Amino acid sequence: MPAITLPDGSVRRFDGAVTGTTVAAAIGPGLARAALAMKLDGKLVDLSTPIEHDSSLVFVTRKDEAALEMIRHDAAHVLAEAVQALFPGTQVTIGPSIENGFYYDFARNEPFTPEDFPAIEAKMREIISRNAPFERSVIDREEGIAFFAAKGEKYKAELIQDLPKSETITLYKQGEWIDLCRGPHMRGTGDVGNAFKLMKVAGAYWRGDHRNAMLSRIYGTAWRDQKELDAYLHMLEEAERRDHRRIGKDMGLFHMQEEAAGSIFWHPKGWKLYRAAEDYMRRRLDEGGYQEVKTPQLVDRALWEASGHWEKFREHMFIASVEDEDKLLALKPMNCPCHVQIFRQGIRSYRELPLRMAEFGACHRYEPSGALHGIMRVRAFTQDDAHIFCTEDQIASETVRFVALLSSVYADFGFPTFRVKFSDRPATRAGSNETWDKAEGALREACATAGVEYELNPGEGAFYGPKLEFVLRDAIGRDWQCGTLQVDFVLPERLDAEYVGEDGARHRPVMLHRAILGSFERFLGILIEQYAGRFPLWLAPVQAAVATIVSDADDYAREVARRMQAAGLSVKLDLSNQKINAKVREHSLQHVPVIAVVGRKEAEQGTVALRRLGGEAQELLPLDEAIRGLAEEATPPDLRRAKTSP
RNA sequence: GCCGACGUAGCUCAGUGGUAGAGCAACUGAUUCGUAAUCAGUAGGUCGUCAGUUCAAUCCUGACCGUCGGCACCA
Repeated sequence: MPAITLPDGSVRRFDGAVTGTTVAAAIGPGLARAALAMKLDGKLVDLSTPIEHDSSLVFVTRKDEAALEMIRHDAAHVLAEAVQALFPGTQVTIGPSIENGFYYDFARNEPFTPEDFPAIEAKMREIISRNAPFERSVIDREEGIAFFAAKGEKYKAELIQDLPKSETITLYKQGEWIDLCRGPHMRGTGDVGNAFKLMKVAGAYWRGDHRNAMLSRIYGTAWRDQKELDAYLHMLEEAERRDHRRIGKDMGLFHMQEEAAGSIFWHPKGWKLYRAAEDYMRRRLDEGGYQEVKTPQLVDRALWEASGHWEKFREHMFIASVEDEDKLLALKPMNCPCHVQIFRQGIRSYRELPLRMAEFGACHRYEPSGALHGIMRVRAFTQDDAHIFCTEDQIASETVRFVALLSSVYADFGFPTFRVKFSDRPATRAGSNETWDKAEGALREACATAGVEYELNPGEGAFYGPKLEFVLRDAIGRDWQCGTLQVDFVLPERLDAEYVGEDGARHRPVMLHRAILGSFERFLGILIEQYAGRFPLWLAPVQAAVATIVSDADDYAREVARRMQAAGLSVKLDLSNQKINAKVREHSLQHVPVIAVVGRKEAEQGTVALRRLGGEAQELLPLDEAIRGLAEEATPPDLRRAKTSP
């Protein structure tokens, strides 16, 4: 006699065991139609699950977020059935729902191509229109293994093999097709609906391990209805327009070419942007108590051997040599060993700690070819790197200080929010458990003090210490680690850094490796996408275009441009004999934030007509006033703060 | 690195086993015009590189380089 409590607080009693289906039907035909699954005592389960005890019950309908995930998961099953129907001999492996959709990994000698999609999609629609119910059954472990092995599904058999002994092994049957699955599922294949689309094929390693076989993965997207699907596809198109590679080309910011794969040719406009960011960072670091240094690009292998990089990182290092000398030099992949060398010069006192050593350090890493991505993942990049030499007791306060600086920098660049990951001790690590306890504790405490919320990234810390990763998202929805803070007990030891303490004895400092932008290249890539090339004035490579309407205004336009430049603005003078419409269009496409239009009227009055990018309004201002306003607006945020708060 | 796709003019792209086209951009000329494309003309390409097949390859095959999408990697 289960009593079922519904979300509105009402209680319904039934004689004997019931299922979600019968409860929904008892409540009303509308709900019976809409209910796809249910949350039984908070746990998402099939609607057909028997309810034997008193429970709380919430029905899941298409409106719920949980439904979206089920649609995607069920779509993956439908995809798998379709593929096996069309391509006999293909083995199924796993197929989860993911952000925006789903995928399914298949084992097949010949990989799929996008040309296969129309046939697969048609078969999927057929399966969906059949609306076969998803039927759950429990199977004995050994039987399950035998069942899939007999079908030639060795991946499924392996999956069961590796499930914990305590796990109940369940199968889901849709029509004649059966898959190993934990569930839950909706009522039947028809609940998937038709708002789905296969998106791309890709290779993926079995169980994500590159030593395993390469499977053939099909990605799809699925939504509640056509409107949502269309909106998603539209969003993808929009994202493509923001892609930094596209904008970088269109605006002439940089280019890359095959003779220097993974390195960037910065063009004048792109370099202007780069320098605006660098100048800004330099001021923030100066103000933040950092000392800037510059260390060598080429360093003898002896130092890399001492630091441990030669052993652990060598395949990622560019090695250089000269004919006359029997030496091997490496282009530095990191700055830390060099910074320790500076620290080691002379005798350091505890009074100097925390010592914050910063460098815009140009590094080279031989990244795998498949990892390269625009200017976000390159082989030559410049980190806004710094190492803070401090005592263990200073870790927490330095972290708080760093997070405050990082938040302020991100906010100034237009990123009010960001994600933080906390990576704690990995399985293989250096240092004692006590040391790790201390380091992780200090980081946690610092996060609490700084009000930073993080997600735990268990076991993903560096071998030398725990770390915080600060993650920003690009236009296509990919996450990129930019900032980082890593606690390191190992390198000071290996490279023999020490200071004289208050007690007169020698001690090891702790090193905090930290970066805010991460690399200028990656950060600028994300910045370009964040603004879609429409930068605020302080970052815009060309801040204003001065465009004439008639050639009679040329002399005055030159004067306008000259005076704007004198005020520190970056100006493009356009005296070409095109119509003003064409000029406005051209500079707008180049994302120039301000167009100063001058014609006869402005020349006579000593004014300019300002037009903002994307807007239609014109603002007619006396030249002096216009320049004052623009110069003020072009002031970087940190300098503006310095001005207003004496 | 692995799986797949792709590489044609500065850009976006079309095209064919018989050595290539469009639009925009560029250049020249005309036009002097009030806020997102004025008109006309000219020039521009070893069809990613190297091999192979063929009487003949941009097209077919192979290798390599690079780019793109994933996977793995990102100390």
